[in-house]
Amino acid sequence: MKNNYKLQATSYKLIVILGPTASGKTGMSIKLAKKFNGEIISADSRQVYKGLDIGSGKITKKEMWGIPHYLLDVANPKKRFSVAQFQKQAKQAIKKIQIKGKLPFLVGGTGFYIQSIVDGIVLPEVKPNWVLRSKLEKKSNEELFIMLKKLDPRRAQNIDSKNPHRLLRAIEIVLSTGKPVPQINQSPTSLEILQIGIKKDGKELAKLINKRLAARLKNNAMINEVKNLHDKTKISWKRLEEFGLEYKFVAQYLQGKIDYKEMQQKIQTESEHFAKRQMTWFKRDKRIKWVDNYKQAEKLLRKY
RNA sequence: GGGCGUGUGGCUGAGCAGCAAAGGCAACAGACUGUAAAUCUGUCGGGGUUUCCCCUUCGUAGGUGCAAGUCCUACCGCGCCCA
Repeated sequence: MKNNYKLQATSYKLIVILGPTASGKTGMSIKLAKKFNGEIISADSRQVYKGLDIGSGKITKKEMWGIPHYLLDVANPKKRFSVAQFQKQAKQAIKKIQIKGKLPFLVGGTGFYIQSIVDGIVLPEVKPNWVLRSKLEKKSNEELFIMLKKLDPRRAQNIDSKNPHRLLRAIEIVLSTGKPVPQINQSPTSLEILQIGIKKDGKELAKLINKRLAARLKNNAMINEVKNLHDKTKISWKRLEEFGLEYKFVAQYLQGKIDYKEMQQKIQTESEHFAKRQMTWFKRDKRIKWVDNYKQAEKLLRKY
């Protein structure tokens, strides 16, 4: 029995390819997947939405080279997609790929999504309660914090008391379940995971972001995408702005809130900020093996 | 040439007698329990024995005051108006 379990544990593998925005994850993952008989699961919180293509840097059919991709276009952009949904669907996708006898590659830059799989965190089964949220949104951080302290002292201890999002969510969970927020409970997966990070320094990344932005802006491609999302798909400006970065600033530009140049600058600097935040997240995870190029990644995978 | 206005930290911009000088941006670091491209935090003139002390700063040079980005004078730069 024990032996059997062990056998199982070592036989299921998962490769994670991660890195900051514009670091070249897509290109590398395709090459690796082809080489090692893999299929790809996207771990990107924007690419899950239908219609968010150019601005989210979604891979095209042609670029896929026949490698199946999962978790792309699985959500309606009018609705919110969450980590929990991601976790569920990604797990299913991993299983599917394993059954086919192929190697699953989890590829993306959304740290929280990746963590939900890699650490198998258990998320409390509480859906957002928008009525409650709109009520609580009127309260100050201090009031929310005091409220949470009464409801769940343990969670109040380690929560960021100045972050309304987190406070709200914690209160929502307690009120809905009638129980404290569960501990972060990392149920170890039976997966044997290799995490590969693409290393790029800030300057290089800024250049790559700049180049990519120019390409997306060419022939008004990205502007038209956002325009269509608003005019044809009927997505509100507010919702488009919520998507952040390219969607946020192109939407603002189309509304006449900012001019073209300002739009470009904002996308550039905000993307650089975003890349930094991603790195702050990834740096915490000491299991990640950082590589400079494809060759190094291939070598790592060979050994593995 | 005359009149009015303006010059503040990397940028922007408040302050108009008690200031190492609000806010914003940028920069740097960090957090992360179902919105995560989101949300949030800290540092940000220099140095130290760092809940406190010292030094150097608000165009330049003088002056008044216990005390001056803050008031006065002159000069320099910039802006607008009149000639």
